[in-house]
Amino acid sequence: MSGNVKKPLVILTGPTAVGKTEISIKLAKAINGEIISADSIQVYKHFDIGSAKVTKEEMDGVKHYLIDVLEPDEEFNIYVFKKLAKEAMEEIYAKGKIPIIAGGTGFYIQALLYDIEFAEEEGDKTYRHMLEEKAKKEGVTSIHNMLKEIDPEAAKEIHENNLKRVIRALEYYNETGMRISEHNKEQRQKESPYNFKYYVLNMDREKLYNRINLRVDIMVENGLIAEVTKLKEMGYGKELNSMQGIGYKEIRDYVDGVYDLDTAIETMKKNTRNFAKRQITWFKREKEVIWLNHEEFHNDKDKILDYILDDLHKTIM
RNA sequence: GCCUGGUUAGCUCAGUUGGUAGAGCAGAGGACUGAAAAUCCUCGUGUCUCUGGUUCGAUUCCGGAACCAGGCA
Repeated sequence: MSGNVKKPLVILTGPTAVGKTEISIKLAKAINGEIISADSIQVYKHFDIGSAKVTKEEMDGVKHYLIDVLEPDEEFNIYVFKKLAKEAMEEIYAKGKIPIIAGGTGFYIQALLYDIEFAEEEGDKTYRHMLEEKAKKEGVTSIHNMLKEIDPEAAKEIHENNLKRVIRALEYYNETGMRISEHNKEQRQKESPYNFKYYVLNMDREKLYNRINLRVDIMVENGLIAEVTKLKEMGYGKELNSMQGIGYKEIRDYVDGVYDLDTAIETMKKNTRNFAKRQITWFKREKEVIWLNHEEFHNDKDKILDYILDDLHKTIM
């Protein structure tokens, strides 16, 4: 591996509804690139309207990876994402093209960008279920105390109410015999093996929220309810990870009669807004990020694209 | 026109036996290394509608006004 030149990688991301899709496709055409989606819901077939999935027409001939590759009840997680995304990258490099990571899941982007390691897991969930039971019966403190015993460092970092993460830390130790806090510390030191550019699109908060609200209304007009109803009829339950997606869980509750349509729509808008905020928080703490605010480009997407192209030519291309 | 109830944080409301006030939601900030569109943490000063009066002191009691509900004419 020594002496290898780092390969180019372009990341184009930002909060939901900023308008990543359009720019990513134009960018791909301009630099002879192909797109890898970093999106935890668009991977699923039949999740189209609610996930704002790119349509074939929008793709305009640009190849997209990691879209429509899983059935709704298949498990998707960071390990699977990274594996599939790396395969896609190999394929793209083999063609002499440039991979563009587009999508809003910062965690996935990070894993790929810094090549964070995840060992293949055995898929045995009995230990996890045992911990979940224990937490339910004896309270979250009981398992947080278990973590204190084996990995005090992690116990200090993870709040006891954050059940998912407490359980994962215990599970990690159970599977590997190592402390997750040490693994994390190690992985955090990593430098990216790529010659990359990490662009984050953004816009005024209020404007973004208005766009989100509007987009939700459009999704409903475009048949989101029918899409969710169809998923229910196909037998997919609300416990599935895929069904936890924003829009799907709220509309599903409406379809099941948990609450009325107005409440479902308002909740969906609120959850989307909260999500966008969390995404922004994530990107803020990522180093080496280039923020592209719509306002600074007079709300002209082509100007943003021109800026990116110019920047890429000056740096990694 | 009369009667009753209301007017407190962006919204819905609680409360102060008179010592200038607090919840939920919304919102803001943050964390995140195998559920991540998930999960979790932190953050509440606002002419207590206005105006007189009583009082050492009124958002709280009394009078008046304005506005909003509902009822009676």
